[in-house]
Amino acid sequence: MVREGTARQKLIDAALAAIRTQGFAATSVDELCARAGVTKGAFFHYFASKNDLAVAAADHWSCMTGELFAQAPYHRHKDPLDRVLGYLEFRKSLLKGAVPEFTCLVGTMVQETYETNPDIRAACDASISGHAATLEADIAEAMKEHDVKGVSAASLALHTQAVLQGAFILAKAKGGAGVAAESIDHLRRYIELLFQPKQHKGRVKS
Amino acid sequence: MVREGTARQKLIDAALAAIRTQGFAATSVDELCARAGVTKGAFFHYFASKNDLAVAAADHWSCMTGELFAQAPYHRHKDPLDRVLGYLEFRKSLLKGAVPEFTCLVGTMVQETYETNPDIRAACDASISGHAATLEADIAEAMKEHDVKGVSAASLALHTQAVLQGAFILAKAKGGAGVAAESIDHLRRYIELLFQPKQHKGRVKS
DNA sequence: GACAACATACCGACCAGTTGGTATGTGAAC
DNA sequence: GTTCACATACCAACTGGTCGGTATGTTGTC
Repeated sequence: MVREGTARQKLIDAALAAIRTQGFAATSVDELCARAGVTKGAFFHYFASKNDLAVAAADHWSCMTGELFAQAPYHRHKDPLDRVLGYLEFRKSLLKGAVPEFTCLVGTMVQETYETNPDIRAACDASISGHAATLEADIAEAMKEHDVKGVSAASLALHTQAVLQGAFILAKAKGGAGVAAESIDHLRRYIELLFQPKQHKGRVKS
Repeated sequence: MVREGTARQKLIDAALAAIRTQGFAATSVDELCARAGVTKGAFFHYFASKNDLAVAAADHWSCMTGELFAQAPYHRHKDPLDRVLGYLEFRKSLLKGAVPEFTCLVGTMVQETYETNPDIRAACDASISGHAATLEADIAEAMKEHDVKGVSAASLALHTQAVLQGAFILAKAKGGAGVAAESIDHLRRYIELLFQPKQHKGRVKS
């Protein structure tokens, strides 16, 4: 029985927690090792550098969230619009616990590294854009069904991620999930208005 | 009164540029001094600590942006809704140049410091919330005029900031302003739909 | 000559990364 | 079926450099 890389996984888990609470630059390799209960030798056995760990953490994040959303209940709806709205409700339901527990790893990391570390930036972009892509099909289908034009599904999918990332920033600034939930409500309202049955616009006001 | 704190202002200017490109933790006091062309003695003459500089930078940011938006042309519109939409167009017009030049200082800083430095977090919150408050009156007035109910002006004002902050994150991840502009377009569309003349709301399944 | 506005020199702590090891497992030659 | 060559999975101690911060000048102004 090999010990098979338990240290690696412990280091990545420690990185997720530390980076989400204090950011990437403020997290030292020593602290990560202490949190994971391994030595520095183990760290550099598995990761070529601190940056390398960040990329691995982003990739792991993509896998984790990918599974979480793939197994989420909102996919069961037959109506694609219900799946999109269900996605938003699911995101809202995730706003539990302390702020570092529901905020986004890659959204945090990309802010600190986008100009100075192309690899980390690319890994974060892949995570965000990849997740948006899983929404795009449902949005496109809903658009077709509801005859929505003048908006691209890809753009709307990315916009949902922008709202979520921005909601996290406000949650961090205000120290609670409340604002974030309200922003998701606004996003939901936007999508509902966008997909509402066609009406003649420009009617007189009441 | 000749020199009158030129070093202080140079340090703050250097901090704005450095923190917006690489974040707060990754910016060292030495680097700031080098950028500003002053010595460390000057730094600690004006700021008690690195954290103190961050708070001063956030406050300066609030003043700077406060003036910028106070003098912006969108206030001239008579219709409050036009002022709100004008604000969004103004924000879009600001998306010029490299990413660090149009992204938000306090949005970047709060991500790294919200859990570990209450003073910086508070200064960033004050900056964001204070700016949102300047929008709130116009939104409230527009809501009254257009008979919009079920949404609070304060919440919608904060949502605009969430969208902008999120748009900046996507811009950083993707390395360009394009996504950010599209997110602002979505926000504009949301507000237009929200304020459009009353029609029967509520989605009907096709 | 007092004071603000800096500059110079330096400190201990901590940083990312390196070195040289040990304990354990694996495949294949003989 | 034992031995040997090599690989994997770690660990402890260390290095050169950087960190935020301080102690002590120097200089121009009133």
